[in-house]
Amino acid sequence: MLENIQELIDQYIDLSFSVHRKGESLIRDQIGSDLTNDQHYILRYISQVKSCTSSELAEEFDVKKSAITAIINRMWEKGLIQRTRDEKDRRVVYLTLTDKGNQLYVNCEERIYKLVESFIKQFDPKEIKQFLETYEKLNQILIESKDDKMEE
Amino acid sequence: MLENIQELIDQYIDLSFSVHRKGESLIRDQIGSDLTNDQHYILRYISQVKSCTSSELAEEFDVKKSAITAIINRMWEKGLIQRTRDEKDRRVVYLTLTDKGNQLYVNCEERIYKLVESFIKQFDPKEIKQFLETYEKLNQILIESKDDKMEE
DNA sequence: TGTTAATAGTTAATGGGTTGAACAATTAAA
DNA sequence: TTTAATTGTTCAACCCATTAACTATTAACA
Repeated sequence: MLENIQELIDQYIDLSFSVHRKGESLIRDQIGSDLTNDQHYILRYISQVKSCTSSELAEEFDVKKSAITAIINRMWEKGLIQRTRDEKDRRVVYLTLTDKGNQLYVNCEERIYKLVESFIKQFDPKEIKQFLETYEKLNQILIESKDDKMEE
Repeated sequence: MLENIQELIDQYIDLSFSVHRKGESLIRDQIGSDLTNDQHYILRYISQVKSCTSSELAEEFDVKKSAITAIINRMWEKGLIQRTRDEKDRRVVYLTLTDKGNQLYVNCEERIYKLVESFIKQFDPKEIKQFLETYEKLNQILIESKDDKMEE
């Protein structure tokens, strides 16, 4: 029984790495060459919330603000993102998608959606639903574990 | 019903990114500061197969050989990896762990094992087993999808 | 056998992501 | 009003990835 658990743990470590690598490279191919994965996730986030700040992105993606600045700069140079200073609190800068950014996002998302759909459809809906439930639970455990560490 | 599937797809895309980020940063903290995730995965791979080549690593990790050279160089500078030329075919270089490399690996693996164990133990063994089965199936789908793309 | 092709690995240039520390501008708190 | 804290940026230093050109070596084959 103990050996069984050890096997599961090893299997999980191997799988999580493999799935991540394979999935990421497939999505990279789908997106096309002009957008990195990180840039796409930021595009996705801003599209969902419409408007946000650098600090919010740093919090959401769990990186330092200077990392966000670098990514946003590159996307701004490509004309995908707009920066607007808050008139009341002139420290904050709101980030929104330009028309070009939004258009690119919709285009990418469509292709990714079809790709992921082709994967998901190979499963019994019940199985994938159970899978996602466990996945979500795991995500919560990771978040809590990270919060615990922060408090030390 | 169609909406249901769309929800699952969105949920999967969000979750896979979130779990990956959280998990990776937690493991990074566990490993300690002197080893990146990529370096750890290479340490892990070499430890398992005892001896391998750059080409094998490039194949396994799905990157170009020059990327491997760069990583191995850094690990070699830290005294973790040994390079040995094949006497018969003098083009190939065998990579093995030094004592220091092996010691570091065992140390890291122990801490990561405990961390992942603490996660896994929060699940019903049946649930985690079912989860890993689906995960493995997904991994196979990704691998096949990648192979199909290669043939084009 | 001797030329050509394939293979293993490296180097260099370029681009992208990350951190940490220092900094300016602005706002909040005392 | 002086002092904190906050928002975001810049810079130097790493790490990882790709492409292209290159060396060295081995395999193929005519």
